[in-house]
Amino acid sequence: MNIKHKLADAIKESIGIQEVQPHIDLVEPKGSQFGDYSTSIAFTLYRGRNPFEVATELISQIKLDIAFVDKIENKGGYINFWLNHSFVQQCLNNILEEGARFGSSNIGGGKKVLVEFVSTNPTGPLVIVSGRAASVGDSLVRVLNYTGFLADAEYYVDDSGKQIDLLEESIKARYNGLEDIPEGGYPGEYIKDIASRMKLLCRADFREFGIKSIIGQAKVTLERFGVRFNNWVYESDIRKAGGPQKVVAILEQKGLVYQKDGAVWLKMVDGEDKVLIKSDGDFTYRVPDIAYHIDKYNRGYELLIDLFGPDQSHIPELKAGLSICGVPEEVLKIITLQWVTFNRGGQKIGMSKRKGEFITLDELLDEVGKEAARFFFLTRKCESHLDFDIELAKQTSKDNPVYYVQYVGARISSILKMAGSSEDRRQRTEDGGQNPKSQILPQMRDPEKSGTNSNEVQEFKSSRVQDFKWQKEENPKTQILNPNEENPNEEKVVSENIPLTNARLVLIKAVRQVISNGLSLIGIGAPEEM
RNA sequence: GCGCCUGUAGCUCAAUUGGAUAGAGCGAUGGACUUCGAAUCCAAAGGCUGAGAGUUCAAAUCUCUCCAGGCGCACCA
Repeated sequence: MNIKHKLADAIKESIGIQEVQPHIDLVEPKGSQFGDYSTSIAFTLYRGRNPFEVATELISQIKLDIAFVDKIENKGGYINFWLNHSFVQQCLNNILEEGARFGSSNIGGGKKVLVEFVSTNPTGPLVIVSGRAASVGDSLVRVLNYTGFLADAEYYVDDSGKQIDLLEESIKARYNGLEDIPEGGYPGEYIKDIASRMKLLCRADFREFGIKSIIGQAKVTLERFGVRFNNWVYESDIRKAGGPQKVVAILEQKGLVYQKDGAVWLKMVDGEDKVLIKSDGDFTYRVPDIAYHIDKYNRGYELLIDLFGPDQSHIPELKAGLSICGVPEEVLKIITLQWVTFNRGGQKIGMSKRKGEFITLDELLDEVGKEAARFFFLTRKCESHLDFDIELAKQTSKDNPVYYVQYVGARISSILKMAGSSEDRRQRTEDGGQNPKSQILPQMRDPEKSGTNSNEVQEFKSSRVQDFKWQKEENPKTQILNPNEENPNEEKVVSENIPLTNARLVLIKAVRQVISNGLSLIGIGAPEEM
């Protein structure tokens, strides 16, 4: 439980309001003149009354442990809280004690979650646009597991349908040495590679071998990217198990299906009816997809998260199909990722799969490395378009945020190493064997002097996993980046003032721990030196 | 035309999900290198949050209408 929750609970208890309504809306205010935490509860609690009076009344009822909160103030109805210094110090020590576990929680309560992402057609190498889904999905799984969910990552292989037929024919054409590939087929060099390997191995199972090669390569690429999938599920298996037929049968039973133009259609409430079975007798992708989601649910997952691209417009029929087939609506959570565009120092990079001028994820990894790639893909919230500057990602300067974050950690390590030797000296001479754990001095609370806000560090991981806004975790990182904010000539971490020095050492250690924990959640290392 | 997403400093983006004076970085301007790592720091500048209405104690945030941009609109997946 973090500070905010503790405080909110204490307030609730002392003013005698129950759970849920109204909830205590605690905010970390913008200016330090408004304290460490602030709430606007007085504005909402008794409508129609003067908020200032309400706040005064509330404050008189609030009984908080002095060891916890120093001061409570009423400013025009806002109630501001100042935390006790030694309490904050304790929080910093907690960070160090909890180490890599700091920030983890059990808000998931062991709920089984399945996150499905990337899931491309196995018709070619993974391209860089898949990198966003891979980064977001993998990080989401890490965050979920860190916060008490039991989350698995799953890759759905669309190994059926027209695209795969085209893949098969393309390989066959190359195998036979043809220069012309079928209309709409795949012209890439990798097809030739697969064909020549097949010749070498005397294979003729174009379809199976093609899929196997491409998926095998995807696994290698994802491994390089630090992305792991627990399950690989094949559409062909879902079909073999008869799931799609069952789905159509259920829909038929409910009278939601009709025939038109030789095809089988699903009635939609908005009138935008969708084809389920094509006139050639094959399912459209929708039916196996519904069957697949039912399969996930039947495997015991209580929450299904899908990462979709903005072009995946079959959400309405998927949701409708699932609820008709008995999967509760709230089980499925779809996160739509917007497009990524790539540029080099502002110069746009065109990308066309058809012209063969796409960049593969492997090429991106070769060029900028795993860590910068992962970081950059996470810098925007899912619903925003992301502009990925490949030149910037390669830079080893402050302009490159991933470099900067790692640099802060490395620099802290360097300072600690430097301080280590002199600390021994001091302990012998001045500490007399006392506990070297520091005191947080009042001046440490002043962000201008300490370079960062202690409670900001503590709250860093206050997770918003529940509403899937976990990208927010990114933001504090760029706020804590600067442990050397003070003028280097006046406010060094290590100085002749022993207690202050020790306090600052604890602070920067905590900062390093928090950075390291945050980075590991997005699959990035925190090097000791660079 | 319909659907989804986005419009915030010159540029790239934040803003604790409806809270107090809308903040960072880059760029541009002026300064600082006998450095606990200059791979850096400091200072001042920069805004009618695309436009307009509405909801309320309070709106960049919610609603509606426009305007501009991105993407999609298959019996492809």
